[in-house]
Formats: sequence, structure tokens, C-alpha cells
Amino acid sequence: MKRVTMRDVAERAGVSNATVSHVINDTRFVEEATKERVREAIRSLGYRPNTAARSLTTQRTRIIGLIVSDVTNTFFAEIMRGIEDVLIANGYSLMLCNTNEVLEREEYYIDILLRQGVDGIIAAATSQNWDVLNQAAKLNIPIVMLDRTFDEAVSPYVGVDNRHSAFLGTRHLIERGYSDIGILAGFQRLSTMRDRLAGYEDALAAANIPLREEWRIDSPLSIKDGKRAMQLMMKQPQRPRAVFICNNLLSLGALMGTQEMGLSCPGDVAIVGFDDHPWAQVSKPPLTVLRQPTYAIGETAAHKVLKALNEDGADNTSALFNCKLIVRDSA
Amino acid sequence: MKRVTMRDVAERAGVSNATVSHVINDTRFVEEATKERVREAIRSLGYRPNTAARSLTTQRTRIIGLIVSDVTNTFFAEIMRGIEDVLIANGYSLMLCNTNEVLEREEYYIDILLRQGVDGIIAAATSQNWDVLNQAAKLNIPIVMLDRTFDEAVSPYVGVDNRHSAFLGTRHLIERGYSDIGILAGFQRLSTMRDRLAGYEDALAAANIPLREEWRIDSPLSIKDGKRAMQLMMKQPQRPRAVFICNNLLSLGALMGTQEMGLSCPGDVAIVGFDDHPWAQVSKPPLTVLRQPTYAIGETAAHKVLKALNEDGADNTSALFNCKLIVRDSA
DNA sequence: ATCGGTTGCGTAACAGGTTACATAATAAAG
DNA sequence: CTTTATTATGTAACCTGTTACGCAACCGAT
Repeated sequence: MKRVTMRDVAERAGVSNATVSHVINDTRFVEEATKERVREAIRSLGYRPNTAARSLTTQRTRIIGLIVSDVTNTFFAEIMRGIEDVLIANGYSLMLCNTNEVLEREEYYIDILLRQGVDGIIAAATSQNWDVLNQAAKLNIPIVMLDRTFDEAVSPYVGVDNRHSAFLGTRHLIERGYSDIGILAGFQRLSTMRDRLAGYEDALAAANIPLREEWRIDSPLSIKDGKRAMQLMMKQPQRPRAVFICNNLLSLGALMGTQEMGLSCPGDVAIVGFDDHPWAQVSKPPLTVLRQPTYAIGETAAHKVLKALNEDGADNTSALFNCKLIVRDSA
Repeated sequence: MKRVTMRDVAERAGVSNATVSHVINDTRFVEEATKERVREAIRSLGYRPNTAARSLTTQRTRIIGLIVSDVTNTFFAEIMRGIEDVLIANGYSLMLCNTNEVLEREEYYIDILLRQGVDGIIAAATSQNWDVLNQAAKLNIPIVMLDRTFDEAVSPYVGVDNRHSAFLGTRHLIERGYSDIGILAGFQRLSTMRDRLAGYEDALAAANIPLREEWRIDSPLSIKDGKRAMQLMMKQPQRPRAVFICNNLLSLGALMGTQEMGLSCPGDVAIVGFDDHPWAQVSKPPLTVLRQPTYAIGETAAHKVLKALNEDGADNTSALFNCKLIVRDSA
């Protein structure tokens, strides 16, 4: 079936295509009777404006690109919902790009997004400098950094105050009487993880507990790596009595690791993890975690891009949320 | 900064824009020296073809729309990864639409996708008839039904054999010696859930166990509803000794519900759930589940749309996968 | 009757690619 | 040394909306 175009509608309604356009977009006065004829023609022909043609002239697509490192992580999925709800309410759509924390894939996607002509980009970037995002920045496309950022970044960051949150989590362990505290510090390439490590160190320092290098294990962010890291940690001759874990996948892996080793939690090791998850309250044991306001983070990020799009004085400020410490049984 | 267009490249390379186009798309012979001049111009100008302009003439966007009911459900997230990996490997992109199982939102998104001119649609539709998807079908846009389908559907379905899988899960409970078996049957509007209920009934019938209407509870698919349903189930004067649960969110809710009531699992109730989840192995107790091959389902769905796009004799066959019963401690 | 000022809408250029058709240059054939 | 075939590239129409500019029709005022 041939596509119905604006010319078809115009002919059917006995007007020019300009008038049809103006009726659709309400961009200039059209007599009510004429309007109604146009609307009727649109309805009876089942006309649907072609987005490609429209964005060719307007130079805007009303699409926002979202780059995340792992869609299967509920953390990002919930953020995505927040973003989507805001975008949809403003007539925008979402183009999803999942990088699996692979740099090449991120580069590839940035290119796609720019060809697509997205109006803005929200990125949980895996790259830690401007090399990749720079092309977008040069084209004056508003960018919002999600969950992570980097030093030279000029784009606003939306996420939690990782350093302070990690501080709170670690302090909780200290207050529970632990002083032998290790850390699964994750992927130190990411600002997020560096900040959490710093917060952990802050807390130890504040309590005059000396750092122990061997009680810090870095790893990629996956369940498997969490398990391996935790087991490495606990196989040491001198092992910590508590561990602060910087990411939800690592927490899950760590839990598996301890169970496999027959260690009890919090008996043998206490755990405080970063990121909450619905399942974390039925795990054995239910996990004490720092919960991020994921949905709100998503909403805020979306609002920021849209604002940058609609106002010139782009408010370039970052939004720092706080985590909430949810105390359950693991520490 | 002004956008670099094809004309700019042509001028820089001293050729016509037609030649530039042909170099980019490799659509007709161009002398190597000329090609190289064009490529050089593209590089030095940082030219990036405008997708909108291209799809305006080609009538194809190389975008596939994906409609899911809940992105935060790991089940869909993993499917999404499978889809995305295939699409990206074939030069396609993904437009994500999350409906939250709300019909209006699904309609809205279909409209958006059609305006966008997506080449194909993969849908875990919440609507259970052609009313919504029909417009797309009429435009000859290939559709693949994901996870659910409905009777009159002519589009291929990709997912598991729900009836047989539920049969296997229920039979497992029977083999474990349970005969008082209830079911959290979920959202009976969805074919998926109807099929699972049927499989459950098959298994009971095969073992000559009479059905008990009061041991079947329907509900929307959410953690909260799972919890409520499970508690309703267990508060009955005569309660089942085992429950088959038709969805992962319901399983999680059910687990919370039993724990809150102080019931032990599998002591007081045994549970077999549908869908696996990484956390299901560290829950208390680790859950016995039917695992769907999510990633493969996603890959297959993507392959099917692409195939329909590239070949005329669109293979309209459905793909039925099998679930794997993962036996852990809950039953 | 003439004029200036609305009011309501049409004409056509334009956005940035793709591609059918045309053409200049060279090689091969007669 | 023409004529014809072949090769490599150019010209311009077209895809479908948006929008600057233009114009006819009608109004009240002079």
C-alpha cells in the first residue's frame, strides 16, 4: 500500500499542502471549517506525518540517544524508565544503545546517533575522556553524563554522591563494630568506582583504621567477577571481617562466592553493597545496601537534556542525589 | 557549527554528489583514485551522512522498533541484548518502547514507530488482538510477536512452548510427592499465561489430580501482586502444599509473602517458578525454576524480522524454544 | 470609487540524500 | 578516420515535509 503523503491529504481536503502542515502543527491561523476538512481528510486517509521528512527540514528529530553499559542491570533499567516517562510526556522518543562497557561499541553508537541526528544524548559512558563524546559536543548536541563522569567533562552529571554514600556505607560497618573491612572496588576506570573507593577510605581514615592494600580487589562489573573477587578476598591468610562492595552485580557474585565457600554472612563476613535490588530482600541473608534513587535519576537526566534543548541558557549544573542506607541482615 | 553535507564533500573532492553517494554506498564503479579523493574529503571534513535524508528517498530507516511491557524485568532485558547484538551486526538500530503493559501506551508507541518509519517491529504486545498492531500489518511492516501472541495473529511468534514447560514444572512438583498444588496464574489476558495455566492443568489431569478453583489466583505481573496473591493463597483454610508460579516477578513477590507470614519454603510450601534470574540462586531458598533461553529468543526474533526484510518469501514460521528445569531447593 | 489594512491561504524553495538518465572521454571496430 | 561500444562521472528529478514570501478577497475609511 502506498504511503499517504501530505499532498494526498491536501488534495482530499481541497487545500494546499501548506495549509495541511499548518493545521497539523498549529503554526498559523486557519479557519475552523477548513481545519475540520483537513482533519477529516487525515482521518479518512489514515495519514501519518513522515518523521524523516520533517526532521530533514526542521533539523530536529525529537529523539534522544541513551547510552548505557548494561541493560540487564536493573539499576540502568529503572533509570531508563524514568527517562522514558519524561521523554514520552514531552513528545520525544528514545534510541537505546547498550555498550556492554566496550569502548568500540560506544564509539560505533555515537556515530549512529549523530547520523540519526538525535537532539540530545544521555550517556553512562564507558570512555573516560572526551575522545568519543567530543564529536557530539562539537556539534552542540546537549549531553548529560549519567552515573559516571570524568574530570574535564563540561556536561552536567546526574547521579548520586558516590564518595559520601560509600562513606556512609563503610561507616555503618564501623559502627557495627567491624574494623577489618575490605572492599570490592570494581572497575577503577570509572569515576563512580573511584569515588566510592575514596569514600571508603575516608571512613576508615575518620575512624583511624589503617588501609590494607590486600583487602582491596578491583575487577570488572559482573557477577562472575564478583564471585571470584570475593573468594580471592576470603582465601587470604588474614581476611577481613566485613566487605564493602561497590556494585550490585559484584554483591550478587560475592554472595554466591561466600555461600560456595560455606562462609556465613554476616557471621564470617558482613557485607554492605551498593545499589538495591528487589531480590536483595529475599536473599540469604537479606542485604544491607545503599539504595540509589534510580527512577528520579532518570527523570532528572531527561529533564536536563530537554531543558538544554529548549532554553538557550542551558543550565549546566550537575544533580547529586543521596543514597539511602537500607539496613537488612548482612551487616 | 554548520552540518557538513554531501555537497561539501563533493566540492572538496572535485566530483559530483552522485559520485560521493556511490562511493559511500558502493553502488556503482568508481575509479580507485577518485574513491580515495572522496574518502579523504569525508575524513577531513568529518562528514556523516544524514539518516533522515537517506531514509526519505530509500523509504527505509534501518531501525527496528521493540515493544516490551517492562524493561526492568531481566527477562526482557536479556532478550533485548540478544536482539540488539543481531541488529547491530546487520547495521540496524533499536528504538525501545516500554509500555508497562498499558494499552494506550502501546497504541501511542505504534503510532510513533510508524511515523518514524521503522522497517520492522518486534513486540511483546499487551493488546491481545489485531486492533493495535493491525495498522502496522497493513503497511506491510514485518512484525514478530515476542513472548506472547494471540489466536488470529499471522505474524510469527518467538518464545518458549509455555504449555509444555508449565507441564514439566508442575510434573516436577508431582514427582516430588506433592498433590495439593496451587497456581499463581498471572494475567490471563496474555496468551503466555493462558498457556502456562493449561500446562499446569495438563499435568494435574495426567496424574488424576482434581483441579481446585480456589487454588488458582490471577493477578497482574508485579512483585506486589505476587506477594498479595501468595498470601491470599496461603491464608485459605485449606491451603496447597506447593505452588506453581507463572512469572518471575510473581515468584519474587511470593517469596516475600511467605517469608513475611513466617512460612518456610519448601517446608510449608514448595515453589516452582517460571523464568530464571541470577538472584534466584542466592534467595532463601534458592528457587527451582523453568529457565527460558532469553538471549537466544532475542537473537531469533531479530533474525526473523531481518529475514522478512531481505527476502520476499518471508518465512512466517514461529520459533518455539524449550525451557530448562533448574532444580534448586524450593521444590 | 479608491486606498490601506487585515484575513486566509497558496506557491515554491529548501532540507540532504538516492538514482534514472545523460554525457564526455577513451577504446575498439570497420 | 569515422562509427560504435565502453567506461567513468555528472545532471537533475525525486522523496515528504516546513516555511518565507506572495496574493486575492474583503473590510472600513476617505
